[in-house]
Amino acid sequence: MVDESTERLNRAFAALADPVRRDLVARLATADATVGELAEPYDMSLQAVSKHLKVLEAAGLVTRSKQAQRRPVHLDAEVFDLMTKWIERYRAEAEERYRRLDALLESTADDTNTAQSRTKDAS
Amino acid sequence: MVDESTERLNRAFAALADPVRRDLVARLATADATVGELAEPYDMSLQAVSKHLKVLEAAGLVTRSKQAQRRPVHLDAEVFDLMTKWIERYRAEAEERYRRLDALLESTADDTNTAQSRTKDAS
DNA sequence: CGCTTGTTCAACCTCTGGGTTGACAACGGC
DNA sequence: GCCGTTGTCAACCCAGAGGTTGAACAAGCG
Repeated sequence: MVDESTERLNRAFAALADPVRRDLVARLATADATVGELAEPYDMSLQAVSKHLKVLEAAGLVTRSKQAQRRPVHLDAEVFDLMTKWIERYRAEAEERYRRLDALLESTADDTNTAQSRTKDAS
Repeated sequence: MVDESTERLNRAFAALADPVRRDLVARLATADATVGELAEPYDMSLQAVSKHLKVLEAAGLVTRSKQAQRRPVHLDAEVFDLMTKWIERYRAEAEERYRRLDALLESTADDTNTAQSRTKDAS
């Protein structure tokens, strides 16, 4: 058992690692579209695009309803929350560290070299 | 020329698609560490971890300074901004669409079927 | 009923990703 | 000056991703 949300994050990040799929998401943010419509701008077979959509679907980023023989694709933004939460958590932690480091440096070097907190060279 | 920030996003998302690398990032958020320290908890060769770090470094998520024979690894959270910006942009777009669709449905079905905005079947 | 349209399924190919092992490079300690 | 520690480089292996083509399937339309 590898933790459910870990798996979801794996799929979500992997899905968005491909520029074609990010582009698909970008276009779907504006409007739902059929596979054919989505495939049109790319120099790529329809089947390839269909595969990309399957990846996005498996990642939970997209849902494909079935109306007549068309299968309009719809962006489902919910997974985005999971990703931003993950990122924000560790970004916050890292920044908190910086903050503390700054404080430490200032208190250590308080009377010698007051300014210059966390510049590129902390040597 | 494929757009510089596209490349960076490719690498960033791909880097975080691997659970081991996300774990490395998570641990580095708390404190810098050497390769050996980082590798210890995993059932995996040191070289494999070194490779993972190289990927993270290429993605700009991590920097490896070289002090003596140790190479302490440091998390560089800057790229996170690029990712969250990308995600937030399209999440916002998608949600804006929902909002407008809701409004449309309400105004269309105002006297026939007032409630029920954006349920699964919009047929 | 049979054709056309829209999409998926299946088989296949190639290249990359993640892992291994073995050799070697850079230091610090004694 | 040599040795142990720390980490990288190089070659290799295997599984899976991303692409192709060709066939099949489902639903409207004549």
